[in-house]
Amino acid sequence: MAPLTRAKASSSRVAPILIQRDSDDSDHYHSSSSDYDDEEQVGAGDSSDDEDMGTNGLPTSEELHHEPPNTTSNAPPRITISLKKVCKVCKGTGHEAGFRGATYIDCPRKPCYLCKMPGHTTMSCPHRVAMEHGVVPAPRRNTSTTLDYIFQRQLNPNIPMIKPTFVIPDQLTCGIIRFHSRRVTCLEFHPTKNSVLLSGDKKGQVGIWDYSKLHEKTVYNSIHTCIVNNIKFNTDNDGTMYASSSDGTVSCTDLETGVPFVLLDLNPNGWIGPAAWRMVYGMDINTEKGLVLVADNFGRLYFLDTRSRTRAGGPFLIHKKGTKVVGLHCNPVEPGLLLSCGNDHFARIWDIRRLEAGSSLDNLRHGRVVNSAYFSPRTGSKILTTSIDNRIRVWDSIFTNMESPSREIVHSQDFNRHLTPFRAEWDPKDPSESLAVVGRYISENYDGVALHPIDFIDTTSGKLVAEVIEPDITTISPVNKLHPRDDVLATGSSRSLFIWRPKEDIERMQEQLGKKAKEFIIRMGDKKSKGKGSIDSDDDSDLGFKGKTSKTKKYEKSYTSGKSKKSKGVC
DNA sequence: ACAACATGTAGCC
DNA sequence: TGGCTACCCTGTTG
Repeated sequence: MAPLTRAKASSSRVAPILIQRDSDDSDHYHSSSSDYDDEEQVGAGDSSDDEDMGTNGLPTSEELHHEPPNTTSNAPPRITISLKKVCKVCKGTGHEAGFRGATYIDCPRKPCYLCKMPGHTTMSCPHRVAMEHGVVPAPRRNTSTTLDYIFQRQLNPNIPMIKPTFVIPDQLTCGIIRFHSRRVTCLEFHPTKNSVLLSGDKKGQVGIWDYSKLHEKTVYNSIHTCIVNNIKFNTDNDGTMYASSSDGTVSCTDLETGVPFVLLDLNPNGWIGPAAWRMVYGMDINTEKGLVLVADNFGRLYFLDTRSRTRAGGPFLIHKKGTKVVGLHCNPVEPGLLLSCGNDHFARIWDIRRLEAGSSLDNLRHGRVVNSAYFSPRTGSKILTTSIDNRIRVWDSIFTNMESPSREIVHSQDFNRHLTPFRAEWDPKDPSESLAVVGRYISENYDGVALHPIDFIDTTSGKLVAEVIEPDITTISPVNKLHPRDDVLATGSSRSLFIWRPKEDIERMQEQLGKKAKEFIIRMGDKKSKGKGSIDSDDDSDLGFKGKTSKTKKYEKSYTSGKSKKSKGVC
């Protein structure tokens, strides 16, 4: 690693400030001593004990000390300024956490930022060096009996025993930069119109975009007033979408008019303080029974009737009282089975025909908050969950003992107040129900650019199948959805939307359509064209991307010349 | 290149 | 239980 020097200490200060080399630096945290050798320490050799600087220590990067007046001479009181390296994570000195170039250096005093275990950092984490090692063996792993196998085959005759080759949409084909005015919070493909994507944002806006006709896009901003948590369709009527929001309402909106009908309002009396404000998070539709199932931030589940548009049941307490129910999912084969997950660190399975508090069929314990929990898309017999303890968990069969997951896959997906929570999503087209997509929080240094890939994970092995990146997308992509029929991936990253396809598809399209199939990007309301998270391209330009930064160019060379290469780490 | 800031909530006491 | 408050890889603007 080429050591990068820190920003230079100010050299314009006036006397009587002493500039001294700080010999304290040769402490135990000298893992990369050469990084700091040239650094000038400004200070008076204050003997404050660095080692005692715990997390409660208060030194800032510039410590001002007013020394007691010097009684033995007429010299003015000396002000000493200490510019020691202070770690922004633990406030200790002698080391610093943060980016050095495009590589992030962890605080060595904290547990690993990836796997959360002490004793090493992300850089040396075994789950990072080789992603196939990211699987934590669960106690019951590989303990299936022959009977289990037969049972499984009878119940799941559609699961082929030979795993198909995974199709990875890893090439960016189009996108809308800053389509939303706040970060994207959810995505949903239209159930019948193949190229129509719906998106919700933190502000409450709902976007409708036909990405086959790049400019065909609409934004409705009067459906909700804050975070759109979920968008769903009722397959009986694909002209109508349902949305749940942190404004406490569930809406049913005609896509043509954008006029919403409020199915549920949990705050009928308006704002009466933050403690009483109710929000709707989890939502799914039980087509068989004509129900919209929603859940709030107080642990309760509600049934709404899609025909009469009235409340048809609830509230039922399904998670710890007062905690947020983040997600709901109806089993695709047995719609009476409901999977919920929430902030009480549990995912729970319910029979909605026999619902009462505490009547869950199974309770799946997690290390921390569960962001999402989904039944597998075809047979509904597997479960995939995402938790902010940086683990994706897989239960291989809901018909066996659910006490512990079949696998825990270490994957970076921490909570961050500025980000939409990560959710690992099944590939609905994978007949083996193995492939999942999920954005990655921590970045990787790709030839000098810090990028956050979108990961494709084989949930049967924990192996990282692919990491999808685009040199110009430097923002984190927590929201990802795979198309139910096409080989298309939709991504929500910050305020932008992106569409990816497999390389082979793009080549085929280019052969058939020529120029028309070239990459194109729309930019919304952006005066400047350069900068983080933006893509340098003219609107709808035939030339697609152009005018890239030198960094990008450098990167692109190695990217297009073969498989994605990284300067650090192997995944 | 850098600083300021917006900002929700998880987990603790 | 309610009330605080820390908050490590943000993203945007100036």
